[in-house]
Amino acid sequence: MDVTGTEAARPAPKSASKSASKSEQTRQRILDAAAEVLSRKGYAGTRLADVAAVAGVQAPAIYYYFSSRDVLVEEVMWEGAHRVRLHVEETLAALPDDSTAMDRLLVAVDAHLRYELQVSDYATASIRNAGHVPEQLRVRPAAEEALYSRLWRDLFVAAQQAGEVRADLDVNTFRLLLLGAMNWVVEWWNPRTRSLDELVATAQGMVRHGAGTA
Amino acid sequence: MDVTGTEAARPAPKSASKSASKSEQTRQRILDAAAEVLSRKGYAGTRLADVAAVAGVQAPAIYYYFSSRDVLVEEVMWEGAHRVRLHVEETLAALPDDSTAMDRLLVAVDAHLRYELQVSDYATASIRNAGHVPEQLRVRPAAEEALYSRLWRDLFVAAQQAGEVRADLDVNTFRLLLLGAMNWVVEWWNPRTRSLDELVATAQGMVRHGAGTA
DNA sequence: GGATTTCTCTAATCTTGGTTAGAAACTCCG
DNA sequence: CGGAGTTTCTAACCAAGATTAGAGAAATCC
Repeated sequence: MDVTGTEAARPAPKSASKSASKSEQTRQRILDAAAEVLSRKGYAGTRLADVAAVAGVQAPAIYYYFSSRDVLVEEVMWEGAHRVRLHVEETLAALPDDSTAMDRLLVAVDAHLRYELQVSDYATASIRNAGHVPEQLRVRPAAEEALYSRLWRDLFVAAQQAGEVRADLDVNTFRLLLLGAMNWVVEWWNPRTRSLDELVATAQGMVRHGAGTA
Repeated sequence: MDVTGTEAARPAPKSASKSASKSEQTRQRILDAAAEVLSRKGYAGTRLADVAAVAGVQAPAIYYYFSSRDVLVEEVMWEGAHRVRLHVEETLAALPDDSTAMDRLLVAVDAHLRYELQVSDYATASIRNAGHVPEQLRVRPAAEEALYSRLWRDLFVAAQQAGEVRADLDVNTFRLLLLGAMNWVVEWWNPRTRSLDELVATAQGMVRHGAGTA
């Protein structure tokens, strides 16, 4: 039973290093379950028994893969921040080279919203609980979030330098407001009330008109 | 300032109905303490012992005024939503009659932000924990929030009808995004990094340019 | 000033839920 | 088949923290 870094106890994939050993699958299943419960019930409301139930296992089995509840939570939080960043980065990387800075900004808005609302419980869990888990659990995830912040900062700076964002705009504040608007969406969005396409379009409009040069 | 309805156990202010009986003051002190701790530590991290300490009392004393932890929390949440709404309403009411619809919108942004960031732990507690307290505690506060939503909806509708907001804008979505942006501010704003005035100005710009007609 | 009521304290109780122990079950070769 | 290693289960264990009991201050009223 070896530990690497601040990481959870993880069973050594001794003999098996196949595609995804059964053990690794179970670990993943538990992590997924934790993300789901965490995204729905929040840190306070997340019990190991619930996570176990979703994962189709008994609570103590979790300890075979994670050394404590907090370690499990921390990993979900980190994954959430990490995955969103990766997704947005990859989406941007796939854009044609001649895309304008504003194009890139709008695509980032699209990617962020769709990913957090449709794809990933990890993202939702990470967003909703960032400010609610105990301090010590925020360290690693915070590093990821810092990277993500930088990504957005760069997008805005580039757009402003290209003259596609008003020169007098305080892009740092605007960026934080925008991220807040997008993060808070998880608290209210209901697919039955409002389509994701509409939501994305409105959010993009908020950037295009709110920050862009007329 | 007493409330009726599904309220907590409250000592009957039998003989004393002075300005603010000592008893009433203590109750208030506990409520204030709860708002402060709740706004800082969140629902999960709020212990009655902490609240008691801030209020300068022992934990069991809380039970003389509130029948349970959850009842205490619920009252803070309700107060938070209620006070913000009242403050914004009063601020708007004080505007001259010839104010434009956009003026009113921008003033509302100003009032909301300043109140939540400077004035009231109740507001902060209410915002940060809205999605994290158990379902049953959300009922009463939710009613207040619905009223607040309506206030904003009316502001936007008026502005759009007056032609001061783009006719093609989905004001409902925009409103929710804006409220999200403003609510999320409690998660990141630091007065030492960024002045409140700058923040307010940027948020107002987000509305003026993002929603307003050019 | 004493009696009654109001308020707050210390000490004890109870529940919830994370965590640990240690016994089964299961897997994977040989 | 049989045994070593891996995985998961049941049955405790334990700590934290909400809540209750009941005694003792403090205020209030006649």
